Amino acid sequence: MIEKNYQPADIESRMAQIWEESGAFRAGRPERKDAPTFTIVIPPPNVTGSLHMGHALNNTLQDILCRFERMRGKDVLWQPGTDHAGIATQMVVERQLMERQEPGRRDMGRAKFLERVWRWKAESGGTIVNQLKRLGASCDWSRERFTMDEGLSKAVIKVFVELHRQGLIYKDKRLVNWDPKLLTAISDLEVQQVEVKGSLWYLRYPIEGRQFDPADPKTFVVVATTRPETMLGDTGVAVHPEDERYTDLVGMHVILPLVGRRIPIVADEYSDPDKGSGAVKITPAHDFNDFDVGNRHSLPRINVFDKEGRVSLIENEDYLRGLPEGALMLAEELHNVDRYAARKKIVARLEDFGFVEKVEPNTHMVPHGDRSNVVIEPYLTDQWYVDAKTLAQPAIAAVRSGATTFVPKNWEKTYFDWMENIQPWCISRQLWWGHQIPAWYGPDGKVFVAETEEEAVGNALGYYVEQEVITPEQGEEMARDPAKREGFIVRDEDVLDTWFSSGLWPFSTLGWPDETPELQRYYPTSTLVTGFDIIFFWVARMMMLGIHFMDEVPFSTVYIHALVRDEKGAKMSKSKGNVIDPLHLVDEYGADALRFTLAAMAAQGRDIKLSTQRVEGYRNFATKLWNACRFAEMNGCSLPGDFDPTQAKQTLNRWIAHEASRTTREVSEAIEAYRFNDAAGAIYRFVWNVYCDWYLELAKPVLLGEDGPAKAETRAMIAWARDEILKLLHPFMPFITEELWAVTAKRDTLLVLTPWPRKAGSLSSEELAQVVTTNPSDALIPTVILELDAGEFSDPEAEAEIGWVVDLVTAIRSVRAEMNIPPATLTPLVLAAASAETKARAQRWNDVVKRLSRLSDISFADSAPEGAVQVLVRGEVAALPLKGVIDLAAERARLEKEIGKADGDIKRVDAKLANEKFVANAPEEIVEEEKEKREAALARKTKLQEALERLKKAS
RNA sequence: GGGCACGUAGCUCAGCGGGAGAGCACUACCUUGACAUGGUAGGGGUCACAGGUUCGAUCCCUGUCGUGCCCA
Repeated sequence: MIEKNYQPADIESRMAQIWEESGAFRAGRPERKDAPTFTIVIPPPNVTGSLHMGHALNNTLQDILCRFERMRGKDVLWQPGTDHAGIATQMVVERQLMERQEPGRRDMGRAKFLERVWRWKAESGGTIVNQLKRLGASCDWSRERFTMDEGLSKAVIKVFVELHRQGLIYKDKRLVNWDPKLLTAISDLEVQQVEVKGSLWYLRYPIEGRQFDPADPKTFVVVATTRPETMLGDTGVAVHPEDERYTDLVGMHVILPLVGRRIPIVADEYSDPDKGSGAVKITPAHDFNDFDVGNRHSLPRINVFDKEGRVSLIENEDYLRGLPEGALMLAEELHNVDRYAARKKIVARLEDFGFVEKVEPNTHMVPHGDRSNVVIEPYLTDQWYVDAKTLAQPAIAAVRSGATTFVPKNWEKTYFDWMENIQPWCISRQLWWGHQIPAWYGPDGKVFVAETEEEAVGNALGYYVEQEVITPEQGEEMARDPAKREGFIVRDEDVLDTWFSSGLWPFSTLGWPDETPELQRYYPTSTLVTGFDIIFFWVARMMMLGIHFMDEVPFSTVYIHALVRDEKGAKMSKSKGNVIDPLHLVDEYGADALRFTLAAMAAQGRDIKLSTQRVEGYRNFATKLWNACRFAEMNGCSLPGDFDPTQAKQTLNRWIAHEASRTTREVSEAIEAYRFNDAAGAIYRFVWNVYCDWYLELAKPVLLGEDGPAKAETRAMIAWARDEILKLLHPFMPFITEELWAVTAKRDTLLVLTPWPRKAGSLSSEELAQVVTTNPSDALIPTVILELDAGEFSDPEAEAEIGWVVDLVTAIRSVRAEMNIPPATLTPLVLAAASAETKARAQRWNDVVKRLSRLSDISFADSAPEGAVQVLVRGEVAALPLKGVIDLAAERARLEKEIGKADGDIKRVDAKLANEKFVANAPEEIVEEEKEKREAALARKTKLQEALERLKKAS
């Protein structure tokens, strides 16, 4: 017996275990070895992470696709795993060390620290995986991977070495985004532009050879800057070549205030005559644009900061070169001063000497590190780069040709825009946690890139012997004895950007570089499901690296879903405190309710504003389903093995088969098209508004009546439709459906492996029975089910008849409510001038209509009795003789209003039909439709007027 | 500054060439034998604004205003 109340928590913990033990989520189940594959690689969450709403949405959608395709008989691989998340994880462990007042990372050294991170990973890394399981994610957990696993690391090394060999990875000294807090370079994508209110300083740079006089503009050039402290590293002033104000000055020099350096005035189109003064100071070592200008005019680059963003001038040869002696005083004063403190000091000094013309408030974009949240410093260092431009070309072509498509399509534009303007990808990070770069340096700094240290040593020794740096004998000795070569070559300390390894995810998880059967079978994957925020970070890189190393796109479809926001539409963030924890919702309403909410709200192209009320509503939906199944059980509904819904005799039963079939089609087509909200809406409507509201209600009299073929058939059909519901709903609400599947009948298989509803009637009853009873764990699921489209059973006659019943009941209820007839009052119903068909129907549905409309009796007459309330049902009059009970004036008003409505309709249509152009131009069927509308409205009006006449007689 | 969305019921959102729908909220009634996490009925919208295309525009086009996001 099904319990009265549905308790998600009980079911969910139990069910997760049952699925796990059954191996239902395993890819490559033997009975599906000939089935088509369906593969999704999970966007690997950070090991440090815990489940947030974005994960919940992302994984719910993936799970819907996987469960759907699994039920359709495919060999599904949902590849799970986690990402080592370089900076994030290192920060977490460092913070932990600090909290526990243990020695910091640098104190304990690299090896010890890494050991600590691994230990931390072993203890806490499983959190998010467990949370995904609670959500019901049907990943093949036996195949879980981690980006720093041995196999995946091997792939990373191999990719690095090969790209290097191909010249697509190189080391370069150029400006990078330097994070002065985390002390590492980061990629462009990890930089967030933040609007900051600052100032624009107008500085006077004295022209060489003219006596500086603050009052005489001829003696200086004014440059505008938002970063006055970088003036220490200025090596030029740029003006626009067509800016006539400055034409005479080009080629001359200015003397850098305070510093005394002599720097040229150059003409360059970079400077914007309309901005500031039109002249701009050039600091090639601390600004990306200035770097380019410097290159064009061969200006020196002077780095004036250290790694932590402090001014560094003492022993700074680049800075001191060619400076007059007095300059050192300034250097001493500013040395080791933080860049912002230095700004104040410098501005104060400049003011003292009249070098500041004015200061304007200025709002501008300032780059910040997305992890550290400090201002990023463009910084001149050696880093490793990927030639993204070259790799991007085939990745662009693949989307252009349709080998990979984006859903919704408009994201392709975003992808193209970025890919076509892609910059070299800085992949080295000055961190410890990550894949250490497989590059070794010889004594003279020469780089040896190799897959292993042995190989690098071999190459290096060979090279240095050849260069006669060491003798062949020394070389051999060093090759033999590691102690002898200690320190001769040293490995690059840096690690790779996390996204470098996640970019390989679609094939590294399948065993690449080994030619594994999995790689053969599951690559390329089917669909990638992800948020738009990582199109650049991840999707683009997978496309580039996947195509380069596998010669095939990594996935054929990229489904981009929305962002989950709070109910006011704000982005959820810890600092705003508006984060809704999905696990709290799971605790309170159940995983199924949360999943269904997310699916129902996942309309393409719009963000999700999540409200708990909505979740509560879908929890209620689960309860509704639960009770419908309970009702079926209480009425002894079960499905005989040979039951064929298309052969049902009862109109009501044929009707629900018809509706179920339509719903199957709607749900299937919607999921196929990634219209999750439509799919959820279709099944929701079917369960609640069709199955519960009408089918079960209409079936009650039969169930309460005497045993017989009709009752037997109805019981079977209730069970059949219930099973169809459980199947259709399973991808959305896996827990409750699996539970109900188990408790409503004796089953041979779990719902998770049960075939998706097929076209009703397409299999013989023997075949149907066989499919139903086949145990997928040890037998073949007939491949035929893959060929079948979802339901095409249709019965318009049944639809018309049940439609009439529904309309009649609704009309009576409505008028009763309007006339304030208490529910306890049973009234008679008279069908006036009913057609033979109506009479027959009324007799067939006598019990039901009486019950649902609270009638005492149904009879027929040529015309409605005097003083009766009259309503139109499908063109015929249904009358409730309520003389004395009803308010005649109110009823008269009601009828007049109805007549007015009908009149309005007629007028509207008449106007249309009178328009010659409409009749001439509109499609024939539309004109026909309009004519029919007019007929119907006219008939309605006539009947209503008759009704009104009769009412008047009574009063 | 460039790009992409979005302005539809009180709220959250579907719809998209032929006089507009859902959920929640609201109002009234109902402890009717699955379900009060329920049932029945009801109110509520010049589909942001202005032009244009069309026989016909909430839907297509242009512009305006407003909101959000991405990139400089």
